[in-house]
Amino acid sequence: MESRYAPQTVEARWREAWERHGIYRSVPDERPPYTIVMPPPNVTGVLHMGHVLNNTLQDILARFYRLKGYNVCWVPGTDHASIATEAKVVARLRQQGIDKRDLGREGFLQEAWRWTEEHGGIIVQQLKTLGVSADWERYRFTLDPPLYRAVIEAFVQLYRDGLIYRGKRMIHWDPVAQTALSDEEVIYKEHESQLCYVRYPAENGEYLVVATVRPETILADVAVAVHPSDERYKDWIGRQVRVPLTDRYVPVIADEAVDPTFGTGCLKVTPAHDPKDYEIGQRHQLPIIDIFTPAAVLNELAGSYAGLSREEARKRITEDLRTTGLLERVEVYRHSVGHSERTDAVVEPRLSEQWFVRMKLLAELALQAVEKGEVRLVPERFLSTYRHWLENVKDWCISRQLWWGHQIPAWYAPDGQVFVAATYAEAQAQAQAAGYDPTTLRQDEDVLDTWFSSWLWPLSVFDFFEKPDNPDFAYYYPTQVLVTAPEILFFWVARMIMAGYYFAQRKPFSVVYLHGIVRDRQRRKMSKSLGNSPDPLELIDRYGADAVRMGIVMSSPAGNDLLFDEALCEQGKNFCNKLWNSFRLLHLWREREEPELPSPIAYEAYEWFENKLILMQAEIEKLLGEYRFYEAAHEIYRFVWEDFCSWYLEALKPAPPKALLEKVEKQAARLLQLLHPFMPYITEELWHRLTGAPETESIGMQKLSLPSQEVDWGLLDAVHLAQTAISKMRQIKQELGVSKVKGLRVAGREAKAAPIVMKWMEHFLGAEVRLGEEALSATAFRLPVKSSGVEVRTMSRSVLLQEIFYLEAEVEEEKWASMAVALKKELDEARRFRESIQRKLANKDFVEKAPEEVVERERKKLGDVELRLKWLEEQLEAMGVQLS
RNA sequence: GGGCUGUUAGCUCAGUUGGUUUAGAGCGCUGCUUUGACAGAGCAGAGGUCGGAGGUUCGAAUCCUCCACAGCCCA
Repeated sequence: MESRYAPQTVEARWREAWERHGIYRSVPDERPPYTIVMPPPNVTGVLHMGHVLNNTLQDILARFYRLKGYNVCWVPGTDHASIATEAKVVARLRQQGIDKRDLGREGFLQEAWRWTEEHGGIIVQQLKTLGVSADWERYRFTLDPPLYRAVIEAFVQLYRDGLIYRGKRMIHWDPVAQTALSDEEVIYKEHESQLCYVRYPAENGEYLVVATVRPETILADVAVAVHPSDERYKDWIGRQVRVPLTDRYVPVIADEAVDPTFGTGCLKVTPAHDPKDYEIGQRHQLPIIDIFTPAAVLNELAGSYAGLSREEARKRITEDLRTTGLLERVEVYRHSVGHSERTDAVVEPRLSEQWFVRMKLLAELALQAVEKGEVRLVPERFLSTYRHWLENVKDWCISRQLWWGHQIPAWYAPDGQVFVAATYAEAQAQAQAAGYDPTTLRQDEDVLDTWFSSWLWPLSVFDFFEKPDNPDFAYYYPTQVLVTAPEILFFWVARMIMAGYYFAQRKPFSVVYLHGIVRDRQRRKMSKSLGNSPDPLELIDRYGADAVRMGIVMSSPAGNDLLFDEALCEQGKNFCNKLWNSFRLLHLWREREEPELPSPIAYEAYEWFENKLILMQAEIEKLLGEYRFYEAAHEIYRFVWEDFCSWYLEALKPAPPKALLEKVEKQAARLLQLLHPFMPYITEELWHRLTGAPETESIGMQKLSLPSQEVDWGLLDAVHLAQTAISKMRQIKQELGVSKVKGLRVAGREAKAAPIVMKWMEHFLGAEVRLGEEALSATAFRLPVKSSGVEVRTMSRSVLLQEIFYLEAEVEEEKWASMAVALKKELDEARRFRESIQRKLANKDFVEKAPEEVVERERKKLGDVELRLKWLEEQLEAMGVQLS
C-alpha cells in the first residue's frame, strides 16, 4: 500500500463496479423497504454545491439503512424545468436569428428535445461521480410518457372534481419569459425607487396630488381614489380630475382600500396594472385600460409613448411631467419589488385568463397531515412557516404561456366552450355529445407549471396513475424521507403532501428533512453571477468525492445554512489519508512475522476498543435516526482519529499477536462500515483490501452486526483514567523539560483500576510504574526535591476514580520554579472552587430545597477538592514554596 | 408592514425536560517533535464574565419579559 491515498483511481473503479454489478438495484422483497425519492434536478442543469449537500445527505441515509438490513430504494430523476429550459432554447434560437414562433410548436419542441439530449444526463453523470447510491434503473424524467400521462390524469381528475378552473384574474406576469407565474415564483427584493408626487388638475386651477412609484402607468389611470373618511378630500369625491399628459378626465372616488397615510392619501387607480387597483376598479365598475404588450412595452393606447419599455417610459414621463409643471417633487422610496424566480425580470401584474387549482381543500389536507404528525418536519421549527403559508394560500395559477412542458388537456370549441379530457379522442366525444362539431376543437396552447408535475413525483415514479395497485407502489409507497431545502417547502413539499393525500389517500413520506442553503464564507448565497460557487466536479477531482462529501457534511448543522470553505475539503482529504494509513499499518502487521515482543496491553486494548465500537455504533444509529448528520459525521471523524488511531493502534504497537490481529481486523471492518455512509469509496476499497472480498460484493451490502455483549463500564473508566493520566503526564514532562522518565509511582483509592492504568502508562510513557501504598508512603514524604506529581480524575457514569501519580525525574531549576508557579495557580483556583461549594452547602435553602442527590453530589465535590488541595499543598511544600 | 429563527472561544457549531466538580468539539493559532502507518502527521498548550438589562428559582448558557443586532420566510 502506498503511503498516500490517491482517490481518483479508486473512486472511478468502484463507481464503475457498483453500476456494473447493480449493487444499488432494488426490487420488492420480504425485507422492510426504505424509500427515498430524489428531488429531481433540472435535466439540463449542472451540479452545484446545493446538489452536493442534498444528495450526500440522502446517500448517507440510503447507505446507512442498507447496512441496517432495509431494502433501500432511492429513485433518481430529473425535471424538465419548463421556464428555465425554454428560456435557454429560445436564447439559442435567437442567436441563430430564429424566433420560436417561426418554428411553430412542433419545431420548437424538437429543438427543445435536442437541447435536452445534449445537456441532459450531464447532471446524472455528475451525481454518479459524487457516489450517490440511487437505483439508476429507476431513473425518471418528468416528460417521459408515463409521467406525462400522470400529469394529464391528475389534471383531468381535479377538473372533474371541481378543483381546477379557468378564469380571468390578476396574475404575476414575467415579461421576459412572457408567461404567467404562480405566487411562489415571485421573489421580492428591496429596491430604491423614486416616489413621484404628481398633480392631477381639476377646474378652477385646483388639483390633487398623487404619489406614485410607477408614473408610466398614469396613462392607464381610470380614477383617483381617497379614503372615505379622509377629511382633506371630502369635497373632492365625485369631482373630475384630468389625467396628466392626457386629455382624459377621471372621477375622484372613495374607497376603503386607500391608505390615507401613504403619500398624500390620494391613490391613482390603474386596474389593469395593479392587483389592489383591479379590486377597486371592480367595486366601482371602472373601465380597464391596458397599456402594456406582453413584453411590457407600451402599446398604442400609450399614444406617443408607444414602443417604449417600462423603464424608458418611466424616465420620459417623469421628465415630461417635470417640464409641464405637473411634477411637484420626487422622494427616494425603498420598497420591495417582485422579480421572476427564473428570469429575474420585474414582474408585471397582468389581467389574464389562466387555469387555477383551488387550494382550500388541498391546503387543509396538507396542514392536517403535519399538524397530526403523520408527516414530520425536521427541524420542527419549519412547522410555523408551513402552517402560515397553508392558512393564507391563494389559488395556484398553473398555466404557463410556454411550449416546453405538459400541454393542458383542454380543448375549445369555436365559441369557447371547453372540454377537458385525457385524450383528444375523449374530448371529441364529449364535444359531440354536447352537440358540437368535433373537428373544430382546438387544444389549449399553454403548458402546466413544472411544479404541477413535480408535486406528483412520489406517486408518478411508482406508476401510481397508470396502475394504482402495482406491486412497486404497494411496496415502496409511502416513502420514508424527503431531503430537500426549505426554499421549496411551498413550491414542492406542501404540494406533494396535498397530492399524496388527494390522489392516493396516503402521505407521500413520513419525514421531511430540510437542510440549509450553501453559502460562501461571507454568508452570501452561492450564485453563478457572483462567481462564488466552486465547481463541485473540480473539487472532487482535486480532493476526491469522499473528501468533498465529508467536508460538506461536517459543516452543515441541522437546518442551518452551510458556510462552505474549501478548507473543509482539505480536511476531508486529510481524513481519508489518515484512515488510509491506519489501514496501511494493519496491512504491515499482517505481512510481518509473529512479533517477538507483542504489545503487553494488546488484549486489554482489544476489549476496550470493542466496547468503544459498540458505543459508537449506537451513537451513530441514534444521531442518524434523529437526522443529525453533522454530529454523526463529527463523532465518527473523532472516533477514527482519536480512539482508533491515537489510542487503539498506538496501544497495539509494536504489533499485536497474530491471533489477535485477526480479531482486530474484524473490528476494523466494522469501523469501515460505520464510516461507509459518509465516505463510500475509500471504505469500499479498504474493506476489499482487508477482507479480500470479490468485486461483486460491497461493504455497503453487509448487514451491520448487532452488539452481542454488555458494555463494560469498568474497563472504559479504567482506560479513560489511564488516558487522562498519560496526557497529564506528558504535559508535565513537557513543562518540566523531562525527556526521559525514570519511574512512576501510583497510589490510589481505586486499586481495581490501578493495574490497567499502570500498564497503559508504562506502555505509552515508556517508564517503569510501581504501585502501592508502601510505595507511596515510602516516597511520598521523601520525595526528591526534583520530582513532580499529578492527580487525575475522571467521571463516567457513577464511578469516580481517583489516583495519584508521582514522577521521578531530573529537572532543571528554572523549569522547576515555573512548575511551582503553575501549581500555585492551580491551588488558588481550587481554593476558590472550594469556597463556592462551601457557600452553597452553607445555604439553608439549597440544602433543604434541592434534591438529595444534588446536595450529595456537592458534598462529594467538596471531599474531592479537599483531597486535591491537600495534595497540592503537600506538593508545594515539598517544593519549598511558602503557603499562606 | 406581518411572522419565524438565532446571538456561546479568532471562525463554524454542540450543550438533550434548569443541578455530571471550574461550559465542550472541529478548524485556526502557539510551542515542542522530523525513530519504520500517516508532516496530508504526532504530543501538548493558550483562548469564553454564554449579545445586553431585568425577572422566576436554593440554583440559569438553559425558563420568562424587554432591548440591541443578525438572518430567513411571507405580503
